[in-house]
Amino acid sequence: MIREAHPALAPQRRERIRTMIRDGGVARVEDLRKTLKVSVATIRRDLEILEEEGKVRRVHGGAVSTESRLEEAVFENKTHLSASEKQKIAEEAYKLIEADEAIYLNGGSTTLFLARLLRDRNDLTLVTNSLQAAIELSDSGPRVILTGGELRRISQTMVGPLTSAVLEQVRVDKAFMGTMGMCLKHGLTTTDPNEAYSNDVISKQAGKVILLADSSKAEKVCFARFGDWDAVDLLISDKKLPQKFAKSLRKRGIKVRLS
Amino acid sequence: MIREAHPALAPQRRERIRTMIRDGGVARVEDLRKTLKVSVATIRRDLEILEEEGKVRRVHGGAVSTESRLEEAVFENKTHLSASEKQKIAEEAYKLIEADEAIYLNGGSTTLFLARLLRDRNDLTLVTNSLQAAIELSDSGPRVILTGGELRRISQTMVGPLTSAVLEQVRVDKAFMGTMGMCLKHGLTTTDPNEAYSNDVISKQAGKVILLADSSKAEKVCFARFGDWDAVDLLISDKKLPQKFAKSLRKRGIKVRLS
DNA sequence: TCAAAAACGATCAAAATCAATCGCAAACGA
DNA sequence: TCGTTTGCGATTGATTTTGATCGTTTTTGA
Repeated sequence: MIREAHPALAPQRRERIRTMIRDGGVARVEDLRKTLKVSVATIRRDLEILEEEGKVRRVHGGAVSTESRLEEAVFENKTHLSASEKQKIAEEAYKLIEADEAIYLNGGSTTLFLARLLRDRNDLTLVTNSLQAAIELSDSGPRVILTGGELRRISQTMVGPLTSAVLEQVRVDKAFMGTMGMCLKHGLTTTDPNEAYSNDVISKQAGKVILLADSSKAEKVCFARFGDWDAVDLLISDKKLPQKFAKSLRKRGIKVRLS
Repeated sequence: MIREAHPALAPQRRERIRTMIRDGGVARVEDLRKTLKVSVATIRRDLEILEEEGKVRRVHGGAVSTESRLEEAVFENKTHLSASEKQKIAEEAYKLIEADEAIYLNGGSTTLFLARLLRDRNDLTLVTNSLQAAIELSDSGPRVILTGGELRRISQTMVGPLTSAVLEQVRVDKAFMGTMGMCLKHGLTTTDPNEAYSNDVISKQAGKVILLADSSKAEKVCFARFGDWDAVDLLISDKKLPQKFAKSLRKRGIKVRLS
């Protein structure tokens, strides 16, 4: 299908680099290369242009945002380490998306990585309650449908009863769900009951529910429970996920994929 | 009916190219060729013409919309053009907002100025279909409720039938509405029917409808009509608004305030 | 401090895209 | 009917962009 038959136009690609750097504060050349599927030479040339325009500042290994005052230190930061795991999980999830599908993304950093991979896909329909995901795709990419509802600042998502007004009117082929905690005993949990409620509603409207959660989420329990393991078709996580955890899920009939 | 055997007329084809670029933000020559079933030479000639008319900007491999964020120079100019007038209109509108009220803002640059003034007001509830306004207030400020719906890229607003699902469940004290055109004879108009529809719905849910429009909008007519002058309680505009225009509105019982 | 590893910049060749030109065919007006 | 105009497609040489290579610089870790 339309997938990525042609590369993106250069200005599109540069804009994408710019927002990635602005949102994350920083980006490595190597990460940009993987995400954008072009050579490092091209990335460097783009960064050079963006630096001339004053939109980013280059540093050894990548570039940092000029708007935020995060400097080099971020490179060794823990959040960035788990970012590469999240990136891999997102890439694995991306492979599951077929042509012309309608998909759902909830809030969270892992799903945001997935959203970034959708920039060149104009055959898809994306439903989301994540403000960040919508911003990420506000220039180009799939048809974007926002759920509406009350803005929860801490997570930058739309939640609450108003959300269901929209959610109940759409059906999606696949729902990609991030979560704060996943526990064999206590199920899937997140911090906010409203957030949990939205997750619940969409789970019922989705053909398949695919959970995206890095290994740090295993056996964590938060306040508000949503959905249930029975509703989950597939979990995508990373290699550090305890064997025992994966095994137990598989026994319950849930597929587990480690990227 | 257009005869399929014959290709579209040249102006038709160019108009199609223009809307494709506007909607998608960008378009590559090859895609346009496939869609329109003409040679690349023709596409290039069309793009050349459209560029001369200032409707698109050509780049290697295709063209980008002059209104897209990829083309910042133009975008910036546009919002800064009558920025000071819009700022004053927004300040005037701000005075009307009382404590603990629920208000609505639609998309557009004037209402965005108003949104910026609300950063320190945490007593309010703001309902909006403007992605930009939500971003502006995503850190702090009033309780924000987004309408949801399909994201319209060109205006960065949420529109369409899904919007009304949320809108019908809320009531606001005051709706501050920007508009593309206001004409004594043809009423209030905007470019997109979906946008118009959303405006229509909220007008009915609002205690007062307050129109924010700088003088350049006077006697302009766009494609899609919404609301009606009868629904408007107050127009806030600038001093350059033709006397005749204001007088005629006052005669109809609409208050007019010039900042 | 020093050596290995990673990242960088310059350069070149391949691929994609572009501009200019030509010829053809349909539409038009005398 | 005939010459002119206009729009289109095809060809060809020029230009731009991109990816790969290689020597150099910077960073990392002992």
